[in-house]
Amino acid sequence: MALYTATSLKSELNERGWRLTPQRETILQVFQNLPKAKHLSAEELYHLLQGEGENISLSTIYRTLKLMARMGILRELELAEGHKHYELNQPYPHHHHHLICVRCNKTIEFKNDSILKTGTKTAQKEGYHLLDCQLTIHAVCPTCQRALLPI
Amino acid sequence: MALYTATSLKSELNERGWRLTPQRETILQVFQNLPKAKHLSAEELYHLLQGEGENISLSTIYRTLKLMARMGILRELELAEGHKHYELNQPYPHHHHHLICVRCNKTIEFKNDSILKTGTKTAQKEGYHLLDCQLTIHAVCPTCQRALLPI
DNA sequence: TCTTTAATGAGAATGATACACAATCAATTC
DNA sequence: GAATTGATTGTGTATCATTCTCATTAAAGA
Repeated sequence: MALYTATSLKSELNERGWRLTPQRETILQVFQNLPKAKHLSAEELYHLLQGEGENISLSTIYRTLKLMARMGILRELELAEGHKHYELNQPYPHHHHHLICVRCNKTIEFKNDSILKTGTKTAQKEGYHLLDCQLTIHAVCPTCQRALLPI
Repeated sequence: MALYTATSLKSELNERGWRLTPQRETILQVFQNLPKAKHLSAEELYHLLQGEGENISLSTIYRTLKLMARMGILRELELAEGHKHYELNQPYPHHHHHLICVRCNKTIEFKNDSILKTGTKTAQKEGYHLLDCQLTIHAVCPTCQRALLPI
């Protein structure tokens, strides 16, 4: 959960015998320039890049997102749309969680410092190296509660 | 997050103009008789039922799992195997969370009462009706930390 | 018992993601 | 700074979980 620059990404990759490519650097930049509380799916990232004239293939996008999630650079969010979303994995005080309406998929972000502490402590106790920790609340929003019928 | 019997399931379904079918009752029973800390994927449930001579179609299984998750009877877990898992959504003191190794997918369950409190409070504050609340920790287990190379 | 319509089963369709492999190019070595 | 090595990319294809379609069946209420 650190802030990455192209340089620090490069050294972390090289440490493992891997490489910093223009594609990886570009994708990191996109996430760093994304408005707070904004997350992207693979497909959304692909089209966003296309719009900027950056032709990075879908395969590379999927590979890079997975790689960066496993490095702890990105968080992989399982919201409710049937595909994963990704966002920068930021430390306190930007770390946050998600409240999702299971009917309309509306998502609210919220912060709670004690959760990250709990996650850190739990991982530590088991000897795990923490990458990400997210509280996901599934619920029914006020609007959907009123619209009685459809589950 | 209540405990369900066939009868309470039936009345909750009927309230909405829906029906309790033998298939739904059977599936609820399977989860109720499952050992603690055990969860099932759709496919696993399908084969488990086959083994017991219960021929419930995969379609029905998928539909029922989704339905029960949206009713708050089951929790939908996004572990690391590329498909969802389901388990009974149990209240305190059985409520628990998951610590997952992103490399080998090993999963540990852990309890923490304050998280459910946080989730309840957060949902309430926003006027949401809580169904489930799970803290998911992504990390690297001790074994995979030692096996340096593969991410 | 009859009527209504939700639910099921079987198979086909969808769609997110992974894979295969030849071509490319980042990092390292000399 | 040219050569070498093997990680990475792009294209197309494959996979696999999940959803959909639709004819048939059967709960629930009258």
